[in-house]
Amino acid sequence: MKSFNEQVWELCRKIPKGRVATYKEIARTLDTKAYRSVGNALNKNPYAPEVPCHRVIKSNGKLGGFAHGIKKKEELLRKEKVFFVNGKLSRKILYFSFKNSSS
DNA sequence: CTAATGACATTTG
DNA sequence: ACAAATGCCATTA
Repeated sequence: MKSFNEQVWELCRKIPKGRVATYKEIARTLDTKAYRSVGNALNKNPYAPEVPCHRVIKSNGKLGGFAHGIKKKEELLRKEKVFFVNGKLSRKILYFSFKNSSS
């Protein structure tokens, strides 16, 4: 049984480029409501460049936070063709769904 | 085990 | 629509 954090990191790793997921969605995939802990896990994310934690944003469409600086997160997402307006996600961007990856 | 913290979410004002 | 307050869950001290 992996720790909650590891599960969060694995899910983030599944997020494709040009797509963004919400903390709530990740928590829901883990069958929990700990969106708080999800963000917490990403903050402690030891696999910073390995896991695209910058692709995880708030459910209300806002950026949320970032351990390396919220500004950096915005820049990274911009490179991924994910544009933000007034610190909010552009509506042209679709959220990513983890769905059932289990067999 | 108890208390405090946090990259959130939802409800009120 | 925005700002503040409250609730939530797991991690860490």
